[in-house]
Amino acid sequence: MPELPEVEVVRRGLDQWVTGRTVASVEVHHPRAIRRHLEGADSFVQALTGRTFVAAHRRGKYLWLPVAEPDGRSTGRALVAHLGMSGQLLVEKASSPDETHLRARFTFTDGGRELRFVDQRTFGGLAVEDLGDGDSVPPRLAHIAIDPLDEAFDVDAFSAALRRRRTEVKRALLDQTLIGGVGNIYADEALWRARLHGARPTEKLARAQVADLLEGIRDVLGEALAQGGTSFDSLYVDVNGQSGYFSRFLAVYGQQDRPCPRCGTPIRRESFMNRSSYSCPACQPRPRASSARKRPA
DNA sequence: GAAAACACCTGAGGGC
DNA sequence: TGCCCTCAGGTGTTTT
Repeated sequence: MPELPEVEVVRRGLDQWVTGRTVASVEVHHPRAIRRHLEGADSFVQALTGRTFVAAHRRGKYLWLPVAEPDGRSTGRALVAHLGMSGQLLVEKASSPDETHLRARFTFTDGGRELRFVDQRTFGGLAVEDLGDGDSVPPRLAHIAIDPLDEAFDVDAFSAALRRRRTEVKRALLDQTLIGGVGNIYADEALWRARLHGARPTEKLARAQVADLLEGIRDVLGEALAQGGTSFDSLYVDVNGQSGYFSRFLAVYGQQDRPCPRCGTPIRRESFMNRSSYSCPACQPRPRASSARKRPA
């Protein structure tokens, strides 16, 4: 499942393989893949055909590729992409057989490798959107918080915002308006590193605990990025179809009943927001009922 | 306004 | 072999 490190790996691949190339043709194979492009498939195709991708940017788990006119003038628009749970942006030879879940294809005027959007579960999608003032972040992505690997990330503001919340700490980590790019896998890993249970109430976290948590987030994201991201199956790959290696280093996620790398206690799995949370019962004790957040009936 | 719940979606895997 | 159910989970919308 693509989270920040995986999306950043894809962004780097796009920057290497796609930036500077001019689109010759666009094919949309599944309408749901461009459901966020409200003007429809014809508009999507027209907005990109003959235009040149000039960069590859990322905020949180979103990617966007600004496009320019043939004479180099900015169109003020960008191809915005989100990989969802199973999306892949692949750079492949035209002779490569189509993937089963191929949703869109871009060919280029240089006749080189084409760009394909493949998505099994169709949670991801593509759209052409206006850029913000000064060709900055597309307005639809403006609510996504800067991620903790960004130099502009404001530690004090994050700490204050986290402690202002009235929710559980894991819910807060998954809130992309608070901190960008963290998903279920890295939230569990960061909480384990900070020795915090995900149900701990945010407003009762000590300043030092927030600092430990942020350090855990930064460390785990940075290490995952260095390993090329996490891969549990074939659903996450870079633009060349290669899987990451970070899954070999996961301490708790998907490790139910295996020993905690720190203390040896079997890792537990708990249901959380219709998905799974993994933690160490010894290193990350559940908060006492008196200090846990009261949940609505 | 904030927080929580829910819908969306497909394929793998397990049980029968 | 085939059917049914559960599970995976990020995001936008709806509900509380």
